[in-house]
Amino acid sequence: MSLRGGSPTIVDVAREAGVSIKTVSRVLNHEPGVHESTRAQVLKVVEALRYRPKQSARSLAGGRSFLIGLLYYDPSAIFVGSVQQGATLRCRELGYHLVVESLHNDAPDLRQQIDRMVLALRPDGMILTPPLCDNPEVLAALRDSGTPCVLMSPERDLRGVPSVRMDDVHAAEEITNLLLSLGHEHIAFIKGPPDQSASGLRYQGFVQALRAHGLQPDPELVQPGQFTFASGRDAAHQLLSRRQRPTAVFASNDDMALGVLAAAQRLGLSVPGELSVAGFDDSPTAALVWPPLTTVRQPVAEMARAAVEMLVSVQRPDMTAPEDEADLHKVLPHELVVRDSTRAR
Amino acid sequence: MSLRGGSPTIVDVAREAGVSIKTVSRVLNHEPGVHESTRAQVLKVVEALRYRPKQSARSLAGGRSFLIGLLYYDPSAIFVGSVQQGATLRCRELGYHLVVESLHNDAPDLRQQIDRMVLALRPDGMILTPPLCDNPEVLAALRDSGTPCVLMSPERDLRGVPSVRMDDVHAAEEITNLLLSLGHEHIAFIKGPPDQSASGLRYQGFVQALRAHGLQPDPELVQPGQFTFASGRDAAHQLLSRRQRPTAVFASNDDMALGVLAAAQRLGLSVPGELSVAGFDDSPTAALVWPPLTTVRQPVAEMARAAVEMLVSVQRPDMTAPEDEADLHKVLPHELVVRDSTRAR
DNA sequence: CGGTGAATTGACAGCGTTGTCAATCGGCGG
DNA sequence: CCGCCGATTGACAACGCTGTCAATTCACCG
Repeated sequence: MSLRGGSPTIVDVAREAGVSIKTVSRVLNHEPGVHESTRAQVLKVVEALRYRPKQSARSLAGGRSFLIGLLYYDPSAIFVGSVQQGATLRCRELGYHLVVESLHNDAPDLRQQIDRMVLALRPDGMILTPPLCDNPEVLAALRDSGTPCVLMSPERDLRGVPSVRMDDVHAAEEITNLLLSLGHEHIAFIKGPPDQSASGLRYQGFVQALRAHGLQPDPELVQPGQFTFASGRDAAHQLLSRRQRPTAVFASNDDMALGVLAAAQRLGLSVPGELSVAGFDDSPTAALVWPPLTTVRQPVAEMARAAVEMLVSVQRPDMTAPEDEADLHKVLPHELVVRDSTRAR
Repeated sequence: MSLRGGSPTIVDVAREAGVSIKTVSRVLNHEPGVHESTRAQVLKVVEALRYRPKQSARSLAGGRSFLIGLLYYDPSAIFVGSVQQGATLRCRELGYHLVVESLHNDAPDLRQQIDRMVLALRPDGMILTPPLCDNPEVLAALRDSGTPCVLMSPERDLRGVPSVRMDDVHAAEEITNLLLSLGHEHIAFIKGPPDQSASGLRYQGFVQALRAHGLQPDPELVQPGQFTFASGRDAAHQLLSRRQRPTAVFASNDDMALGVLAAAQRLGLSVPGELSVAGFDDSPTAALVWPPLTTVRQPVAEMARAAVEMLVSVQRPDMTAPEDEADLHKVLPHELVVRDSTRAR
């Protein structure tokens, strides 16, 4: 019964089903205007032959590659891992595939690397993670090639370029409110590096929450940081050796919060007994340390799903087309993760 | 000067260079039998036009897709991240691209998910990470489709199926020797789950090292574990509350070692002052905790590079073909990472 | 029963490369 | 100067599927 040597082609299916190849194509692409009985018959044969259209042929003939690219810089970042996870799952549902590429943000041949990928694969869309999504060179290369992009948590939104992000300000407010509601009044804050937009946004949320409670941030209790373990540890040393020690520290990311934990331990301060600590990101480690860290979970996987969605919808006319500037930039809800590193004073 | 609307095709290059498309194809594929001057001329035009052959057309006509698949289960695992990193880099050098797919090891439609990917994309090769590389269903699906595979650190090697791994036994020996050389004689060992081959191998290395020093493993000091933080912490509690406490603990992976650290802290034991702790894997967290963990770094990225290499060499007749059973299974050198969690007693 | 428009379906021309095989080019021996 | 051989090069048919547009069929209406 098996026809020819290789795997079945659309011709085999058509012959077996007694229709033209075009009709088979219609069925497989969910095109309208195929009689129900015909559709069923074709699907039956498709199933029997275990037929799957070949991406390369579809791509060559149809112009769409059914590939989505994911560009990232730091492979170890949990962020990228989660993005990838969410993206592959949604891609699978939509019949797409994810092609990943690791790039150095400052590689001299960045442009060429991107060109090679874009011109060879012709992905139907590209997902950019920080810091690549803020790299002008990357954006230019992609714009020139006409590849649709979605930026994941970019520094700032670009007009006409879709993006997906969480609400850093609001989340920081919530963490601060939590601390406030636990009775803490001397709350220290460790900032991130000034060149990352999240730093400013999180600090802004912190200040807003304080103000809403009639408090002002104490300049003495606001320390600079670099989003790294070491910078958090050092900032905490400063903070905790003051005469008037804060009763809570809000480190604006988990790595720094981990540093705070280490510093507290070093100084013999018990957490959360004598000091409450909160982080931001819900990194995998946050749940493993002692005490487990109170933090904010970014909806990364969901953000990635949304990104794929936006990219694919540009392709398919049946899905709602690229909207106006407003809904080009999505903000997804985060989640407060309250664990044991915070306690009422 | 720009010809037509879309991006240039091989026809444009041929016309511009004054040769046939076949000759352009020859140059781009490094085929022999092209005059040096012709080659140079073609390359010049290729460069000028920024021309890159389209994967879908090449694939359709040539049968090779220039895609390598990477199947994984747990996206958060550092292992997968490193594999991916190493693989994309090598792929780039070889003109290939990496397509990733996340699969549930026990999904009911596993077979279908794999079929969809394989039949649609026709990847030239597939890289399997644990635990998928030991899943009979996955292996069968891939074998049936005739897709070449490489297993990354599989439980056990399969005849005829290429694999890449590190030497767990030897690495565990080295860690143990380090502890021994620091003067520790009461060394506890926390095993991994019995159903993972690494567990047995690492324990074996531990025992061998002990024996080589004329010592026997003390059954009291060998605890079961699950490669998780919690299991390591619990095992450590057992171990450290004995009347005769071990002076060193070798946890057979980092997550468990982190648990040991937490337990020691809880019990007020200073590390490495009163207790040395060693892990295995060199997870990102290992360097961040206090004290930084002595551990073993798996050469994961290198293993991935090797995997891509093997896959591609099957395709290209010019590269050495698939060797005999012996060199089908590669073992790459690991690296001992001595940090501050271990000290002479 | 012919006519009409909508619903279905099919024939066929690409899409951009590679593989096959024949053609052309130079140079050398006779 | 002719024939032959290896080195180069080119013509052209796939590859498997989608887009275009024409053909056929069907349900109804007058």
